[in-house]
Amino acid sequence: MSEPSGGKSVTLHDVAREAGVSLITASRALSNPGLVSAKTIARVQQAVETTGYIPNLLAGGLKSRRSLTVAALVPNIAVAQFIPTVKALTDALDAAGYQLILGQTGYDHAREEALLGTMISRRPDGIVVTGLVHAQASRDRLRRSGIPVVETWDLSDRPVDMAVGFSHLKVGSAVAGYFLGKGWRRFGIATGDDHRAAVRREGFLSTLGHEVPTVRVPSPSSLGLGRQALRDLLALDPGIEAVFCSSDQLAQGVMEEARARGLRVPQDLAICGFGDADFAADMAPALTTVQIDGAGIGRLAADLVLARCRGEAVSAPVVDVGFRVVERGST
Amino acid sequence: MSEPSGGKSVTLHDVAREAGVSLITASRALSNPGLVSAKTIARVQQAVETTGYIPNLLAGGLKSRRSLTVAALVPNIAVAQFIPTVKALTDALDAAGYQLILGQTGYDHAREEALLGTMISRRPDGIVVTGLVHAQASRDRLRRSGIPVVETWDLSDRPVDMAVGFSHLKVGSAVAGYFLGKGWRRFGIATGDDHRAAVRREGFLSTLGHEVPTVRVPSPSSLGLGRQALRDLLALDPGIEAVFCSSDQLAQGVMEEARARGLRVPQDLAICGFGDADFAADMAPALTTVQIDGAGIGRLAADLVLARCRGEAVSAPVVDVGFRVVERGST
DNA sequence: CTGTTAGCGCCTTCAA
DNA sequence: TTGAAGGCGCTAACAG
Repeated sequence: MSEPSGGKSVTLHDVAREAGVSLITASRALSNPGLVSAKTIARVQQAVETTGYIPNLLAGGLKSRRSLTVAALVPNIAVAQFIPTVKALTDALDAAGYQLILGQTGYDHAREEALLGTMISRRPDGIVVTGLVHAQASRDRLRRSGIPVVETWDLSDRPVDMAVGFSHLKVGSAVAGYFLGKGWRRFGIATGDDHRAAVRREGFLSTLGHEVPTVRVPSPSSLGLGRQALRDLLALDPGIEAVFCSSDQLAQGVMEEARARGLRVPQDLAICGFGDADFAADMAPALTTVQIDGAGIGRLAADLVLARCRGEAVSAPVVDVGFRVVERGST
Repeated sequence: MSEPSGGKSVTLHDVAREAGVSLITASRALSNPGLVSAKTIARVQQAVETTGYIPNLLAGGLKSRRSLTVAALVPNIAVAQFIPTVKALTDALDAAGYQLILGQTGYDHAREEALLGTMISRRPDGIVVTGLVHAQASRDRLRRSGIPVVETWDLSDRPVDMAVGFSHLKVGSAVAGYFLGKGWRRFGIATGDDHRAAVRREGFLSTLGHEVPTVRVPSPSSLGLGRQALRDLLALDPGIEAVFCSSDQLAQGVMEEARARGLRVPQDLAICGFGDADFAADMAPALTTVQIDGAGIGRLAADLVLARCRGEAVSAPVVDVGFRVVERGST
């Protein structure tokens, strides 16, 4: 308990000396015990205890070229949407001995490019990005780095490397189709200002065949922004029958504002969100929304990266996890 | 654009050769340009361009003993409470060239201890943990590692190293005092099953002087769990006048359930949350809650770690960021 | 301002 | 089963 705390930190060299074996034998006893006799292993482990040795993964990684880290880039960790993905990714990686290095791009290409450089300089064994990498320079750099890359929450014909996501265009189409099937004809859109939400809107409009009153709010969206969005939408068209929101947080705000104005949901105003957040099913009325398996995306991304790390061939580098319009009381 | 992608990766050695300077001069041109002539810097930068060099921070860190990483341990990234802290921490560190390595302890001491070992083996320049480190073995190990440590979201007389937080006991007391001041006498508590929420409950009870019907729900708490909690609380005591919730998510659920039962808030049931989530002020009625500056905690933690990294003496290693009971419509 | 010399702590390759 | 040598890519420390 009173180890030499002030001096230099304990290295494998100290452990080897304490155990009376060579450096490399100590190394093998810890990281490749199959090659070492049981007695020696015991001695080395004893030496680890008495010296308080903690291995230095940086040093090991320099030679072995495995850092046991994976970089994850999200636009903004405060966007609730991506939390289940980050959590599942972290959990799956941790179970395999890998840790996650987190970076935020702020929905900005220049920032993303700079951050990718920083991340590559840490030599992660994999890079998981939210959304597709659009800047060509970044795509080239990633490819040249040789690091396995998974683009998530979107799909592409030509991913940088691998992809796990779904079609935002189809999501928009599906919601429009669902609304039309219910007999509604006057719509509004409340949307965050990010690229993928814009694509969902495009899908919605293309199925509809015409423009729709739209209110844009900054990311991350919130209940308060949803309330404001409905106020603005009703100012644009007081006769709106149904609103498509780019997040469940916005949808919750729209519902709150509708309630405050004495509008009945769904009779006077129908609402559809996106994401199936943890609160969506328990609202009153429960929120109709587009369910995305965010945790599944994280797990799959981890699986792909880990498979590459083990040198396995990945048979399906692009995975469509799909989505589902979940009908509940708000429509 | 058609660099040697298959072969070995480009090292500083290649850059130096390309630029016609020695290895160390190339190194300095990039990381310490003040010591190198402008002409040489330009030549080296040109060589970086043509070779597509990306530095290897692991190798540099081995010698310089700075990994430019900080480890952050949270119980669970899905607990909304901590997101602003993680975000602010990430942003502040990024601005200083540091990246964050994320780990989840799952509110479990054994898991925390194992994770701390893993993190220390990555030689981060700082470790930020959520809550206090309780296991003595972990505390000892952290101290011996010599790595700057900041415990957050709580306070202690004897932190491992540094701390940024507030007193959960005082929070509970303050809410009880506030409730009593409003003239209410019959209370309920809806709480997550984590240690700090339990301490807030203790503070509440000690100011009150007697027990109170309590419903515990698993973490992370949610709107759905809040609805269930109110059902259970009213089963324990149908005459409850005010409920103290351990999170705003729970409080939102309690409010939703109250509304569903035709209880008026606050006339029939008053509600106080904890955390001042982004939706709290925009609910109808707006939610009375305990405001914590989560982003401020993250920024301060980053400041403390970075100060230590620069070798500066930290004059106030324990910072109480306090809290504020924000009165809104729900009480 | 630039270069030479030694490693950082560990792991891979070869030999015993 | 164990050991000795060498090097991963880079940077402190000292010279020039």
